[in-house]
Amino acid sequence: MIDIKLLTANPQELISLLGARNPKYSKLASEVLAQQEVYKQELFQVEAMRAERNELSKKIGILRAQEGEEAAKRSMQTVSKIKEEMQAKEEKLKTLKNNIDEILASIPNIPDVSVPIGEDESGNQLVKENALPIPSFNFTPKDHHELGEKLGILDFATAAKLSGSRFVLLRGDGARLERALISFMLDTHTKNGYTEFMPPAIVNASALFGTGQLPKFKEDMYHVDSESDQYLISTAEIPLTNLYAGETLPANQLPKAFTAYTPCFRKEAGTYGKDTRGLIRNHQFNKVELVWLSTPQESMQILEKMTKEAELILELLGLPYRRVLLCTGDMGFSSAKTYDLEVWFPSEGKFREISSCSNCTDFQARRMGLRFKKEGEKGTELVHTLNGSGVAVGRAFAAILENYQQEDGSIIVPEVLRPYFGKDKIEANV
RNA sequence: GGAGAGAUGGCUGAGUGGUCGAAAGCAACGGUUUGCUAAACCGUCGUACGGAAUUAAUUCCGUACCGAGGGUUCGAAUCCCUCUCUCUCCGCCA
Repeated sequence: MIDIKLLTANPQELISLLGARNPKYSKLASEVLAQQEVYKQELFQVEAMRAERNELSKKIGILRAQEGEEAAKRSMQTVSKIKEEMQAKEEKLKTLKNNIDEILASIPNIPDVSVPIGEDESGNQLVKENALPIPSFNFTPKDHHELGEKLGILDFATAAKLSGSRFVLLRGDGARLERALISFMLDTHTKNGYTEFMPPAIVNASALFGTGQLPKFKEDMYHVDSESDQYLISTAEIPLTNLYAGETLPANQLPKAFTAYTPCFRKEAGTYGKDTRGLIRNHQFNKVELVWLSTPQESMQILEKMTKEAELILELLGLPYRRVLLCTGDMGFSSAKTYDLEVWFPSEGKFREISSCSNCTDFQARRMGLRFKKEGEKGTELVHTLNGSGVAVGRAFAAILENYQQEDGSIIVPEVLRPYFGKDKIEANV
């Protein structure tokens, strides 16, 4: 949620920044401003009425003792009248407030000043060229889908039989490679100071509201139980960021760094026909996530640090990658600034997203009531939250198959994975 | 799944309709005392929102908040309803 005070203070600036994401948001912001003005006036009146009621009510007890039942009754009647008037106004006030909250909840975060203006991904900025050698093949490289099926480690047909489209069954070395990747990533991050978690994969609606998946992106979530209003997580960002929701942390505990491996579940509504083959876009996939809670002062530096730590995974795996700064039109809902890491896919001859690292500033913290307090100072401040994939496991799996493929269809296992995987090569195992 | 108990400020814990935003204790903070530490004593000690004053730190006023949401009442931490969570016992289960 954006800060309505900030919006009131610099309406033009914020409205145009939001418009840079999508023009519809500047309209929403103007609407909120107009309604907020009415709301403030109404609230002022109602509060004055409440003050009068409280004052008179308080005196009734005393009045009865001093001047008797009659005087008390007269006073009660006066207050009853105030109460009636007040109830009508309160009704109106509640409707207004709900309306404002609803619109406010659907407005995305304000882009940071360093974010390029642009409508879609064509406006993104390449900020770091690939430094690792792109593998050259003296044969036509196959895609990971074909490689994996031939090796018997990826089985999409059986997954479809069990579940449906956009699922995968990992078998033998495939399952083991996935597990090796997860362990390698977690070990690397915990060595860098992240605290490891194994969070629930089912969360409630209020956690989803906190990180911004609800109410706007409901159609992409698996709703597992409507009675208890619980959903399968679409990313570990949800449980990790909500860990301290509703709490006030001592400033000296910040920053906090969390990592977790979880399966992630997405309906992928609206992506029909996109990446239907392979590991790129599935309903269930594994991801190792990084989450930071920090003070506002250091969150931008932490975004740089966290992105480097995600890059480290790709470097250690020897996968060619580059870093892209997303433009206003391509950024996610909660983010103020996002870097995407893209990894090289030889079969397509292009780089594809494997990690997304975002600074959500106080946007999520405001939604979930996550604050911090400096020792000896009055009042509290909103925490800044950051999240990044460190990295998507399925996509890393796919990139390894493609980049490390041999002419005979076997795969050389990257050196850092060998302690986890136990072998240096994946070969067809008939 | 069944039965019962509970949820109050940073923590412990009192409070069953009228100056209760909430006793008391602990912790914390400021001070007095002290050779130092400790102890003792005095004081301060919630958050959010709105308004007023101040250059500002801040102060004052109002409103809301005693798990959440509704209701009763002139007035609710206190009474009623619904929900959530925690604990104990039984059942079931990896």
